[in-house]
Amino acid sequence: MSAIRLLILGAVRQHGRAHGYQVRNDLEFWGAHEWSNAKPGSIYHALKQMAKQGLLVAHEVAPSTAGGPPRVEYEINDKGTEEFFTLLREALSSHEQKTDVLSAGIGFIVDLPRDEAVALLKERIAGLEQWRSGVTEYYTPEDGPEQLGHIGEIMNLWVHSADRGAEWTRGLIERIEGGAYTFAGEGEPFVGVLADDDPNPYTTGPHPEDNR
Amino acid sequence: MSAIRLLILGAVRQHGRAHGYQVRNDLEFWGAHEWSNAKPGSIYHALKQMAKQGLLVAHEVAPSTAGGPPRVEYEINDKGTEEFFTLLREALSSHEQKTDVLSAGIGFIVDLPRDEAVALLKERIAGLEQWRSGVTEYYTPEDGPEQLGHIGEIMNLWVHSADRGAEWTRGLIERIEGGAYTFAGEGEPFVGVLADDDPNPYTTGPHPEDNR
DNA sequence: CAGGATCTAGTCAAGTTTGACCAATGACTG
DNA sequence: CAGTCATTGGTCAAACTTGACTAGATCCTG
Repeated sequence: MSAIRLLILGAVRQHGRAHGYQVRNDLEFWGAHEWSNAKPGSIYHALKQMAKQGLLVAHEVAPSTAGGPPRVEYEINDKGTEEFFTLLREALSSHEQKTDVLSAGIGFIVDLPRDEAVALLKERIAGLEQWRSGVTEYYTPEDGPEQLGHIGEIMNLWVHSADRGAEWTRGLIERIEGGAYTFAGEGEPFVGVLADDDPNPYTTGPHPEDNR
Repeated sequence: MSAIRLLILGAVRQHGRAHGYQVRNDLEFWGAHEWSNAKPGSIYHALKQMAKQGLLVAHEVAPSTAGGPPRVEYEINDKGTEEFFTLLREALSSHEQKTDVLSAGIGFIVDLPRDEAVALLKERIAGLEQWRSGVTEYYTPEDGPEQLGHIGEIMNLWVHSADRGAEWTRGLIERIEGGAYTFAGEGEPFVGVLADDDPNPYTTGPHPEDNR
């Protein structure tokens, strides 16, 4: 699973209908270009692909300013919405995800009911713990850990990452259970996109060095 | 930078000369199929590509067992070796890497002199710290952190990951400075590949559930 | 008000990754 | 000893990603 589809479906969903450049701007607004592979090519490709697969409906739109390139607006439909929630739930609950997927999931976590969000995160922790015990057991040589040499450091790194990931997830659960943020069905949702006619505040701003 | 080239160059380098299937087995032996995208297609593609680019020399080999498919052996040359060390140094020193790249770097860290390994890891920590201060400063809204809503959790996650990554790296540095493992120029190197005629001990063994 | 920079909106070729598939050989099993 | 299954060694199409490029409109600046 890649993060880009979740991000794009989420972006289109918040607008109801959007063209590629709007999606691009939203992702940049969320900082997604720093922690995911959200580049123009990927975004436009994913939009086309998902339209082809019936998750989005493409509308050709007459260029607003005469002479500009032909634009395509994408509208999310029921199938797309369903896919969005499937991806979202998987992003949050599965430990077999890279950080970019989890990040995207966090970005849309408030689109779920609070209870479900917590349940999914707990599932994630359970998965991490199970993976940890499986992996440590399987890769611990019988004749002492030194048989692995420095290769053992790789496993050490992954186990460490899993432990810290679980730790962080527990913290998040606590904050959510403590009442933080506004979830689905709890009133005015958090506004996470730029208004359709806003100028993009992040173009060519002073950036921290780009990282991932 | 993707981990696969580093992994493959490293594998070929330890054999001097190897064909695709041997590389595949080494990577599996190292557990790389669990934490990187080392799948047959990627491996064979990367081998061909690097041969095309002059990092490896391809030798067509008569099938050992008559009738088998034609095999290609790849031999690493000076350019490939240089590339290997370039990638290795970057994998270890740059914080802008996914965990699979770092893992691959750790896997070959003993191919460097001990001093250099430590220096590269320290560079990594410095980068992480600088990134952290840049990012927290840039994404901290003036009107209080609550302006970000749950989106702030994404940054929180990344900062947390960076902190834990630095912590782990410090631990590794300590172990290395404490004399662990055998580095380049320190005598008999750690044997990290399967002997050319060994049976593959990892085919169809009981695996922990596959993860990444 | 000319000229450059930026914004809007997107395309494209080349490279990479995925997952399924293929065929010969050897090993096991009833 | 036929059938099945695993191993060896790899190919391929389709999907995805990357990075560079395009082109008109608009803003800014001297």
